Amino acid sequence: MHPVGGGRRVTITDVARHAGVSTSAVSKVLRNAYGVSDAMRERVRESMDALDYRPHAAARGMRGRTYTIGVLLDNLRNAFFADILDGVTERLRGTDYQMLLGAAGFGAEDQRRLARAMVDRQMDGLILIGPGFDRHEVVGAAATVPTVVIGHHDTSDAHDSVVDADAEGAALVVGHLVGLGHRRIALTSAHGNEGSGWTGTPERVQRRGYLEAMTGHGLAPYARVATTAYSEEGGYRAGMELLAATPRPTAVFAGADVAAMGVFRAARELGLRIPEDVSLAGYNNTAVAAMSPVQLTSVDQAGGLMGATAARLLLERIEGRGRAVTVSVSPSLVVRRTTGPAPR
Amino acid sequence: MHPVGGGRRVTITDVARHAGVSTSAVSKVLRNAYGVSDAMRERVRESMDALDYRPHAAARGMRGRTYTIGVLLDNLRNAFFADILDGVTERLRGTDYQMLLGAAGFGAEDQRRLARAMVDRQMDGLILIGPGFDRHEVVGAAATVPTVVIGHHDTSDAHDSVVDADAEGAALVVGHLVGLGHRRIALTSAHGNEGSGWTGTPERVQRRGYLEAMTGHGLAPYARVATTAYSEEGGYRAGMELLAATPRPTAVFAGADVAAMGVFRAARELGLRIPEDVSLAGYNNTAVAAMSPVQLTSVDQAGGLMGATAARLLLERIEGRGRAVTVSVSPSLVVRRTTGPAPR
DNA sequence: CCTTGGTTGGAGAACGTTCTACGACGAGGA
DNA sequence: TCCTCGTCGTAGAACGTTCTCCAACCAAGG
Repeated sequence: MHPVGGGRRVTITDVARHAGVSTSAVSKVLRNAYGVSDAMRERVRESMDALDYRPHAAARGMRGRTYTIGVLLDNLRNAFFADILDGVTERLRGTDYQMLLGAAGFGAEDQRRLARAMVDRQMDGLILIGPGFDRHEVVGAAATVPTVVIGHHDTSDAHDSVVDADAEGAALVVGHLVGLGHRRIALTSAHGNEGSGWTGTPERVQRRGYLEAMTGHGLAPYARVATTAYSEEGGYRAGMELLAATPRPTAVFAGADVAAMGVFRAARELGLRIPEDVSLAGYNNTAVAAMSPVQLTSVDQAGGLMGATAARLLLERIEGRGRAVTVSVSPSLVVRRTTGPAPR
Repeated sequence: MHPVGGGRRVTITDVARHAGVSTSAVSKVLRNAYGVSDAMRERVRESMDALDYRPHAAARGMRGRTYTIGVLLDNLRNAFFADILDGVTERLRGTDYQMLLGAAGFGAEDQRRLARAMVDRQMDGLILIGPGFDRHEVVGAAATVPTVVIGHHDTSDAHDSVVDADAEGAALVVGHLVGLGHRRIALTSAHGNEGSGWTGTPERVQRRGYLEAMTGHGLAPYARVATTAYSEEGGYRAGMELLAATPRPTAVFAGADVAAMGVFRAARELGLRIPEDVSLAGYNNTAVAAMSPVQLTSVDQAGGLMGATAARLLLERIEGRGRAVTVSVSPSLVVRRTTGPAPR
């Protein structure tokens, strides 16, 4: 057994010496490039195993690829992201690529710094989940390194896009609630990073979808939107605002599951039972929504599929596809126990 | 304005040419090393700004540091990790270091590969959260790059450790339940990765703490442990096993909040009310526990503090501290609505 | 025997940094 | 005037890869 670590790294030169060939030859085997005989390949492979050689990714990055995919997201508490990441991981399994995550928080400046850090680290591709920093920066980065943007409906020929049909998702919820006899259906939404150049953020598209659906059902006068943040606290504030109003809405559609949790709290504080007094629906169908004490009606966005698609598009791009592509994923409604017939 | 991206990277050579000095000089300014006059520093700084220069991290990695900290964890759904990561991020803010995350899943082999990938990418330091792969591998990696292990109570002079006083945490829960009149208190636990060389995994220490506490209260005969996995499904199976037994325990202590969610489901299925028929406590005090429809009594481990501590230790190590250090963090009990007096 | 062309292997120049040497300069002491 | 000693700046060799040439060899065709 060789020592388990500590010593000097085994380099391509060591392998070459051990196998009695040139470093170029080893490099060729490594990249399985043209111009290597079977015998030679075999010999080199054996030396690699014997020495437990692993290529130095940083050094690789100086010339070729780093075999690293960077994923940028704002925060980890949104369980929906975990679904996306599972999809990415799954698609990347078996390839030589490694996924590394950066959690930047919500600040545009921090996100920008992280994206740059990823570019500086010579990553081969970037997946940006609902980026909140300036659109020009994103397009700029995308000009340097293959990039897929998840979430925003703004497309560009600089990067690929994977989006959820959020307007459709909103319509699904409104339709479900209308079917249960609700008319006063309110929405909690969030303001994205204003002035960052994105006009098709998911929350904006969702809001539009909600308003259109309400109008479509002839309920435009009953539409109400409270705009806070997608967080427990944000949901609470929105819930208080909406549920304290007169006449009170009989149903609240929370733009994100985590916000729905805040609405839950608001309802409890106001002495309202769910779903007897107020129906509540979320969005994202995160793991929380399914939990036994929660049982939240929500919209599933097939996060895994989105992630896998993003990874696929990225690999295609890295392999050389030129044209930008946009893939849209259809959401579906998952009915649980927080929505029920409208109170008379 | 310079073009936003796309073109050739600006390198240290460009800056040197622009400022009319040597690349060595620029490098010195960059690292603020000794031997630079104020005038020169100023001039170089200006050129850097003018050209929007950013050092190429991959190239840096070939000689010096990459200013990258790698964090390895098994999966993102455990919200406890988010707390830890917030702590790490907070401590790293303002430094030149960037944190990158790797989510490896639970497989020992995948985790090992990820850890190696991080070492290959020449990261300056590693934070391993409850690593499930072989202890020798971890020690080996730690010999190459500064490493902090979070969670496992097995210490080593190769790496620093940050642990939660899990035995104490278990005692807190048992004490609380005993105070409410419970005697038949069961535990749901998890088997770590067997045969990986870790003898002090959190779940094992917690289990020991539970058994000792039960014994201390003279309740050793009532101790019951169901060992599954820390997941919703695992909790459900453990819950079914424990709650279907006769005599039925009056309280279940779930080793992790996520498992408690499964116990919730099991209880509901068996027609048992919480906390009237069965009290339920979790561990980790994740965001879910606090949510309005959940209100789970849990043990808070000060994840943020653990993360910040880990980051601090790591930076110290990178700066040259030789001796390994272990820091233990004390848990505290957060009582909510899922625990109540034992049924008569 | 000379060409041609395909196959196999290697030399060596990048890539963008860091960092060790070393040289030039000016001031101060003998 | 000559030495010594800081201070400031530069040359240039790493670091571990990739990849473009180029050379050697062999077989087949003329």
